[in-house]
Amino acid sequence: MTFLSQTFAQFIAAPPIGVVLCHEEREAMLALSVSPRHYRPHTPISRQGDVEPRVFFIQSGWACVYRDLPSGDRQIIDVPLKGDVIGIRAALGPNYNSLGSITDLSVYEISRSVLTKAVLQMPVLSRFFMRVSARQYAIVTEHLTNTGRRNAMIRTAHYLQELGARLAAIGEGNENGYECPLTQHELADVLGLTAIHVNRTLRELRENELVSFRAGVVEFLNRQKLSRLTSFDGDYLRMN
Amino acid sequence: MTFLSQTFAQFIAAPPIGVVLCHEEREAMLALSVSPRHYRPHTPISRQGDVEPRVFFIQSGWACVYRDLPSGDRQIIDVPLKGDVIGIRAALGPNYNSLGSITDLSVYEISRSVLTKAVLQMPVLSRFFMRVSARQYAIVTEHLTNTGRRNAMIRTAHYLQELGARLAAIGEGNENGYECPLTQHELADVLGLTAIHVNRTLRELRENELVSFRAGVVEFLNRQKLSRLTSFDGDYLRMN
DNA sequence: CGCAGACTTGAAGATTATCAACCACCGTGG
DNA sequence: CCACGGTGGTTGATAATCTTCAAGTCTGCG
Repeated sequence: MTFLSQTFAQFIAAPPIGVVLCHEEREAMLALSVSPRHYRPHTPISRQGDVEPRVFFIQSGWACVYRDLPSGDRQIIDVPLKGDVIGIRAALGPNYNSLGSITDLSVYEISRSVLTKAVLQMPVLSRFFMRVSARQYAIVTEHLTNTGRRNAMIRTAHYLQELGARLAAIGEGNENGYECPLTQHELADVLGLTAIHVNRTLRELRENELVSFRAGVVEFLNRQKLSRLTSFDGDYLRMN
Repeated sequence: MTFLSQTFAQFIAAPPIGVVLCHEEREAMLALSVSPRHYRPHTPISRQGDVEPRVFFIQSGWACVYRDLPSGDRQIIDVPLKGDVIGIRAALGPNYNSLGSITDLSVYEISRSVLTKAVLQMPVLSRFFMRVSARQYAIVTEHLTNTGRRNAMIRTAHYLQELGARLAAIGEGNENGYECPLTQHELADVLGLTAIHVNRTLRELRENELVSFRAGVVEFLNRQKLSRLTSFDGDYLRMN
């Protein structure tokens, strides 16, 4: 467990994107008893309706929080990345979303009971979780306005920019783009579109020299033009 | 202030929908210094980007949290009702959403500084806010899957059911329906549709003997048929 | 080689938006 | 009291957006 905590310490040192930890908060986090786990790509981790929910800190890899509909469709709510925390809310009540891995996924897992006790004993922790929670709310809010009020092209471009900004914040990708393991079908489930329409939309974005997403890599072809189109503003991703 | 606290005490006694307060939490809440305010219908209360955010507890009336787009469109994120809490997250960082009243609106207002101090001193409070936060996340999540993966008819019906369930939980409306002050245009901004299309969709719902929304009142014409259509499940609105 | 999964393209159809009227109601001011 | 304007609601015709169906390509891998 010492070794594990050691790794967790390293994780904490590189704070979850945008959510900066103060000294006290870091200390409190380190007192938590966590267990590391690994999941293969495309494995379900928990399903909506599950009891005994847990909280996950992503150490590496891409995950995916989604909701299944009786029609067979699904809506992806968020794609958490390294440093993101999953299931804070589920730890307080029933779990309404499903969780799965997209790539190979390494996480630190904390049980609900450990967490709730810890929060009550260490008030600073609550501040941390509230901040994480705030960021997540801002993200879904943006996805909602994305699907509600932007057409396929702007919507897709906006989301690719969001991913870029989130990855940049954790030191992945570069000025020109990033690697993205999402399939077009998964992207469609994020954006509330058809995989086929996503395909066409991506082609259009490419032909218009805005963004290109091919063979698992997203390339920004003209960031200025792109930002003019989407009016993307990554502020909602940062919390301080 | 004694008198005001008194009123707030009554408010706390009738706990925010679905979020049940335990004795400790109630006590902690009462220790907060709150100020009551009133807003006329359709007045902006705070705009996205505002500093010095506050937290609001709705005492009566309908409010509306939304996001404005450069295109002139807007997306309504949520329509908080009596007992709902607004701005918990904004109190922790920048404010990304705008807030306005829809009807006459009475609220209790708490400043950011008072709140953050209170949470650190009274850990139970954080549990309360986390629970409120969890419910709100569940609600946006549902709105996201609503706009992302359900067509106009199911989407509209589903939302009218959500409003019904939320109102029922605070003792408003009855078996057959409820009063709804939203205009078709506002409803459109909630659902990510055009006002015109909302109009047509409402007519269709009426003609199919499912729900009727006319002259400010929503009437459920056939709840069974409606639930078969939407597969609405109000569990996401409850937290315990 | 052959198969499976992801991606691509075309043609046709459904859903939703846009444009342009028009109606009904309500509060205001002459 | 009535004319007036404004807002919210309603309807039709037309256009854009997105989905569905159907078929095909490409690639990695047993």
